[in-house]
Amino acid sequence: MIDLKAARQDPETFRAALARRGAAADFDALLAVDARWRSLTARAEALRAAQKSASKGKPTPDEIEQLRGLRVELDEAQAALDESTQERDGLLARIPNLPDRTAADGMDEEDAQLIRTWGEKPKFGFELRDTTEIVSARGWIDMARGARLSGSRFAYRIGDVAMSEMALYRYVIDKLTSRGFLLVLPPILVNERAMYGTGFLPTEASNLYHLEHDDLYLTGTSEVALAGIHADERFEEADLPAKYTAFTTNFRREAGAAGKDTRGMFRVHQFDKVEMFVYTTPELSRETHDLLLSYEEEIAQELGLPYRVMNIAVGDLGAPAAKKYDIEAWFPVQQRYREITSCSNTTDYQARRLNIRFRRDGELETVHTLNGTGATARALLSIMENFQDERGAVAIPEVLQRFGAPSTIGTPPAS
RNA sequence: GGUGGAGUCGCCUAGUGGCCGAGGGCGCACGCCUCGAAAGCGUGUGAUGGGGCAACUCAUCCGUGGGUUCAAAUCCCACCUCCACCGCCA
Repeated sequence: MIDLKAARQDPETFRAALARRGAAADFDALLAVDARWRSLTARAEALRAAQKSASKGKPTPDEIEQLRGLRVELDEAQAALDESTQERDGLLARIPNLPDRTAADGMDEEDAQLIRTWGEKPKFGFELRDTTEIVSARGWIDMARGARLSGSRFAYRIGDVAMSEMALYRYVIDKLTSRGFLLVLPPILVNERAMYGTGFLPTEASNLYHLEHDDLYLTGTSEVALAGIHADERFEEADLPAKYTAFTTNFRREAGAAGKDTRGMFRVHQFDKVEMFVYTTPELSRETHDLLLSYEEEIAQELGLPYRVMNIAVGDLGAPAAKKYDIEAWFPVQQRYREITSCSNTTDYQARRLNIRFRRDGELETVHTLNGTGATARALLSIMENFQDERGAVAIPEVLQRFGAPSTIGTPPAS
């Protein structure tokens, strides 16, 4: 959530920043509700102070009668305050993070700003195969069986494909742990507070799988668990930055994506991911964001994938993000760049909600948190599209072979 | 799934309805003492929110959420976590 105290002191700055992402009206409503909340707070606290001083020691029966009257008044004031608090917190939960001044202007995907491109798009003298058509006895992607088992948007990855995917994850985990990231295998079922704390609730509720029976949510990213791992905790300044990487299976309902990316496993309800997550001081969060981006680029480069880096428009950001970079790899079958990784600076938005702070010179300050994709199967999909030959075989990058991937996926169809 | 016990200010602990507006010890900080230190002695010691330029001040916080009462760490209910035992499963 935003820093309400700071927002009261400098409402113009906050309003202008939030207006960039279309949240000015909610912000105005928040300020109005907050003013009312403060006056109700003053009233309730004054009554409580009166009651407290009057009920010191053992009161006489007469005094008890008076105290009963005071109690009624206090209950009324408290009820009004509670209602106002709920209204304020509801608004506060909906208001997104202040965008970074360098985040791109605009309201949607098309407004993303191109930062740079890397690599050459390959040229082919034959008809390209879709990733689901790259098949051999030793491995393939199977959407039809996935649908029979679980419905649409569920994939089986089999044999060489599965092995290559695991190699990708292991390769990225190795790289990150050698750069000081601590590997975590976290829970993927979490409570409501963890979802609110990371900003997926209330705004992303329709994209979450919710187990009503147990009131738990399936996480769509291990960002939730890696942010929650330090909820209500205090870092010492010397402990920062604290860098984590996690590997989990992730679940997304993809509500609102009907008809989008229906072919293959580009957009599925269940997918695996290596995640990066960093806790840092406010001064270091911008450069840490660039650092996460550099790791993502390094991975794309070592895989040999042509890509471009996009600065996502403020209106297209998730609520907690102040700024986000996407790396989009070239997908020659689709003839376009598609997101394979993404990293966000959520500044103090999640840390404020999750109450994660650090001690510096005896004072407590809110930490900044950042997250980024290490790798998902989307990188493998780009590999399968870019590195196929006319026989339908895919050359797997050498770097993945070092982690157990075969040298090729797919074999020429028996002719 | 069942039964019993526990959860208090960084740590340990006192606390059975108003003197708890939470006591003591340890730790920590500062001071005294000392050539210096230890010991000893003294003072202080959290978080959140409201008000105030500020010194400061008011409110809240005894696992969490409700309830009873003029008044709750204390009584009642539910839940969470930990420990022990029983059952079931692996």
